Amino acid sequence: MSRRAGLDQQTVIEAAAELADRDGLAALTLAALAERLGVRTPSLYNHVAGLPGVSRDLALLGLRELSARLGRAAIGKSGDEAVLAMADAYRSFVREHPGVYAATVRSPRLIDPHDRELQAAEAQLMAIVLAVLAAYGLEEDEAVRAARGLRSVVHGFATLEAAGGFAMPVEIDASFTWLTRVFLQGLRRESGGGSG
Amino acid sequence: MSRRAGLDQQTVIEAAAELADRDGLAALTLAALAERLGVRTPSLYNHVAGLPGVSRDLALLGLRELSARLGRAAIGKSGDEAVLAMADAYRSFVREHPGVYAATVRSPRLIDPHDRELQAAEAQLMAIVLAVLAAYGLEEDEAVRAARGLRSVVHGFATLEAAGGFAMPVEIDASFTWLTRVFLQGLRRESGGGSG
DNA sequence: CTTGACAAACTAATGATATTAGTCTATAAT
DNA sequence: ATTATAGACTAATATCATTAGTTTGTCAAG
Repeated sequence: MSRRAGLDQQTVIEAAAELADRDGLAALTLAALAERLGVRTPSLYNHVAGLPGVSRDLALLGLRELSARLGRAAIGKSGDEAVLAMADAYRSFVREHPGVYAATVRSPRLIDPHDRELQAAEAQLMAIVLAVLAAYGLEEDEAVRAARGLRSVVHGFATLEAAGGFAMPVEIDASFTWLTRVFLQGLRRESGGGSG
Repeated sequence: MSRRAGLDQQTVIEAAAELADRDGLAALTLAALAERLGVRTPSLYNHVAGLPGVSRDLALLGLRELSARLGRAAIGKSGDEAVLAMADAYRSFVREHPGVYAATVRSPRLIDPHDRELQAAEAQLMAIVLAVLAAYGLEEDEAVRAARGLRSVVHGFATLEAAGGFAMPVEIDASFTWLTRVFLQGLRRESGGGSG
């Protein structure tokens, strides 16, 4: 199955994920990755398409893992409970895998908007969120708006947190829960009868 | 004041800002910057502390400009009107200056947590937001929570938008206004009598 | 068991980049 | 005019990504 030193794409990407999470995505280099894996830099090209390829593969890994976690978090729950659980799971993922998460947000779509696998992974993520929001009986446009809003809230909080943006160390968890609840209140109001 | 080819720190940073906004912060190199300014790369070291220095200076520039815009947007307004105007101004800044904004969020604080000027600029920004939120009569902890929440909402939406995260091109402006209003509703509810 | 094909490692080479050290010179102050 | 210096320069080094071409395990067929 594997020859020589037994290196394949998955092994390479997993090592890249660890480095990116530990040192930051910007600090991820093929040189560091190769050293970590005990090979010379050019050998990596047998498994990944250079540094951009690693970035793309990390994005795909991250989107899939995120989908899996959100799906798991929402199982057996509905309504506010499901949304809160998803929000927590999303934030946890960003905290545990800041480098991989950064790759999912970064430009790979802008570089190649026609990447099928990436598109599919994003659609999958969106589908999970919309499925949970379905409980609120929103119309289609409202649901899209709500999904964007929820993602903005959670993404915004988690990335500011990861960047060290909340200087005061007090009650960060409570701030997050509060914000998510505020969002849910607005959602309930909307489903009752939209206002502007 | 300026000798030779008339290059000073401000000129260098302004050129860096243009490049970062046009091509992305990640694509900003000293080589490109030097070419743009008509000098050799090492000459830049007379004005900035290498690439990390440029990044830091961009962050400072961005924080100050953001403060100025938010302050201007809120002048003569109060309550919801002021918050909505600030949110719009924040989002506009991210759209117009994605590279500079990215620098303000990025890790420079993590690299040097004791940078006085950066700290001061961040405090200034926070002060403006808290001043606008003062109209809601929140307690101190509530106000901090609200400021974090507002920033998360606006930052999250704006950065996802900048990253091309909203695939469907429909009514992005409306989505943003809706989300901001949802936040404000939650805020009003809180000031009436906190819930969890 | 031998052998041939191939995947996966390697070396070598190139070009871009950041950074430091040291030089040269136009300009500003004396 | 003279001189000190800021601000430009050249030269040199180190790191990195990437490509081209070579070598060598390993697997499978004979």
